Amino acid sequence: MKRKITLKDIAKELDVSISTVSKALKNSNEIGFDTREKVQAFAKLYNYKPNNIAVSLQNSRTKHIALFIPEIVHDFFTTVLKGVEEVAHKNGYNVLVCVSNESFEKEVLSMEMFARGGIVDGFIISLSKETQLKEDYNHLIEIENQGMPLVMIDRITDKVISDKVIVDDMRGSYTAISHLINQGRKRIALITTEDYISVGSLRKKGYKKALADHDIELDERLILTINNIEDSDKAIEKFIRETTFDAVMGVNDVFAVVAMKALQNQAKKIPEDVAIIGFSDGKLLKYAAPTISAVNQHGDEMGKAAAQMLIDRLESDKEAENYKTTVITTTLIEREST
Amino acid sequence: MKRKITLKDIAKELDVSISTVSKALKNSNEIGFDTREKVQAFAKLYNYKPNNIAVSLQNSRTKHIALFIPEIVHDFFTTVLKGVEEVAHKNGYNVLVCVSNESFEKEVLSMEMFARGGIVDGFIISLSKETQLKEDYNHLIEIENQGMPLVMIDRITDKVISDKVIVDDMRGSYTAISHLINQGRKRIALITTEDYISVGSLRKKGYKKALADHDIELDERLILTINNIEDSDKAIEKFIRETTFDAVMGVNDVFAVVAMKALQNQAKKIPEDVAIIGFSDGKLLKYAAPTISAVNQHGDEMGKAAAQMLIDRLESDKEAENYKTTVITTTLIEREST
DNA sequence: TATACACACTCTAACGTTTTCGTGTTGATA
DNA sequence: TATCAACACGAAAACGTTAGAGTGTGTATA
Repeated sequence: MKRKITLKDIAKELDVSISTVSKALKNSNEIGFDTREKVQAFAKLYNYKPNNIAVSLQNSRTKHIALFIPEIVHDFFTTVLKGVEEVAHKNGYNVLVCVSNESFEKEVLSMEMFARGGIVDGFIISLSKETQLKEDYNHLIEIENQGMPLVMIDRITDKVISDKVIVDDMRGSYTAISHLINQGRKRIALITTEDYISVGSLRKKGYKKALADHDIELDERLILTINNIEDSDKAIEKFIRETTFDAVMGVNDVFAVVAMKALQNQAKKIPEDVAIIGFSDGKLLKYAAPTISAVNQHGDEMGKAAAQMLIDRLESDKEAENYKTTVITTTLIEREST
Repeated sequence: MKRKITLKDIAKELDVSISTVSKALKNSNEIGFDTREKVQAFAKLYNYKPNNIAVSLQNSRTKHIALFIPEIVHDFFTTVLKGVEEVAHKNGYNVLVCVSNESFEKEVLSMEMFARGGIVDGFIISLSKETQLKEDYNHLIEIENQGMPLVMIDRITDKVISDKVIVDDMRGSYTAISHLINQGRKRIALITTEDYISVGSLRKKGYKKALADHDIELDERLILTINNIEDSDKAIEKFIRETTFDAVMGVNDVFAVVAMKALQNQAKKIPEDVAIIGFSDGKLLKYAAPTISAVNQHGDEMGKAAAQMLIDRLESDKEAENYKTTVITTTLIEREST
């Protein structure tokens, strides 16, 4: 292990004090011009880079932020990560990724460890399902009590006051359903998740409002609630066998594509017999045959916004508590399925 | 900002020295039983957690590892990340993600920063395209010279000696092609990337070998090399219009699915007229209609293996240079398209 | 009764920085 | 010539931890 060169090494070599080296490298005009030049040249030659750990210890800032996501193999969260990473790097921050796997326990333990251990300066989090189900947000409140900035993204809760980044889930869903209605669809089905998932329930609200605003009576039988992701495929197939409708929206990409396949198996034509629309940023709907319309959540934009909010908090010294909620606008991508 | 409780605070409160507290918390029998109990109880009460930064500075280990991937919105790399994260967390390590975006410059700069700044203890990297094209691996060599462990994964190079994790790309491709041949396919097309991408060229080799071993003459016109990802769709469509074959393999999921769509547009039946197979861990092929057979690379297994290798290196003190290459076996997933 | 030694702690240096304060030279001013 | 500021630099504390080398007890051994 080749030891890394330190200020001390440079100081010894150039026969000056450590503080002189430190200041010279920062171009402090406390140090004479000649000495500055000399030190900088030497440092450059030996490729000196300050030890981040020592710097962190000194000013108690790690320049690391943590991103908690429930699941990584999921186009939406992946694009969020991409956005966060981009903005973070641009601002000299590094991103620590923690995949909670929808587990409350992992979320809590990792969070406490990151916070109390001084490993990161702040958090961006999308809540795990379990957390949303339990409605136990003490770990988040604890983070804030410690004075660490926290930005919630997508899967959020009203029970915690903090900066937030969301999409206009309700509006996105409303627009999508309205789009279907405007195309003359009358019986519109919805495949959604259980209500405790914040985004799922908002999307359902948008669905209901769109129907109401267009004077279409709500038929609860047209709403399929998936409560077990494992056998969602079977549930969707069963639903499609037993229910008739001329349009369907899935609250994510998989629901939409599975529904389409089930419909095709029943010799339904898309979009002639049934129109389909999903929520997604990813490839799945784009490359389906036929391509499926989607409400694009712009995960990357959300990630970027969240990272920027977090970094702004970190870099501003004011204790201000004027928490903001940024709403990213979804866009409807019309494809062959509608 | 509520200040975090430190050893010093505990020491002052309990009227003992800092070292006593430190040792008591480590259950050192240098410290009397009563004192140990007392300190531990107090620490627990106030939820003391050691400051990781200070610990890192002390023993120059950060317990962070860096994962460099060329692109994140890509099922394969996402599963790799998942695997890495899982094993890392299990071993008390955190994962810093750096997305090179296929850029040589970002790869080099971030790597140098992570290494010289002492930000991470080791690296897992999948090379960017640009790096593979340039064949400039000085940054990797530099890392190793500094004595930092490095594990290359998937997109690797022979020019750097280090631990590696790969899949049997050639064999996977060979098996897939053989599978097609055994089904009676005679004219098998290949849609691949340029040769400088290590995995692409290996897959092509497997393709060629399978043909040779089954006494099928190689027809170069059946090989489409995509040199610009941006308009790969158009290139594939053109290729399919102008070429006839009864089977096709794409070296990734998008190539396969785009090919299928183009074929379907030409009223070809899958798999009756043309069989299709792709390389992928993701959902794209699984949810296509018809579902597409795939060579599964087991990105998560690769990630797990890489993380384990890296951590083993980090935890073993021996300077040993017996670098290993772990080969993960691909599996052929037969679906409707073949 | 002197010696040894285990015991239970404390002291101190160290990790690599940053930053405040102190200090010895200059050269200019009164 | 005494005074003083500007200049260029060094000393030292601090961030929070760890670990090896002391230190002062009390008890057992010869």
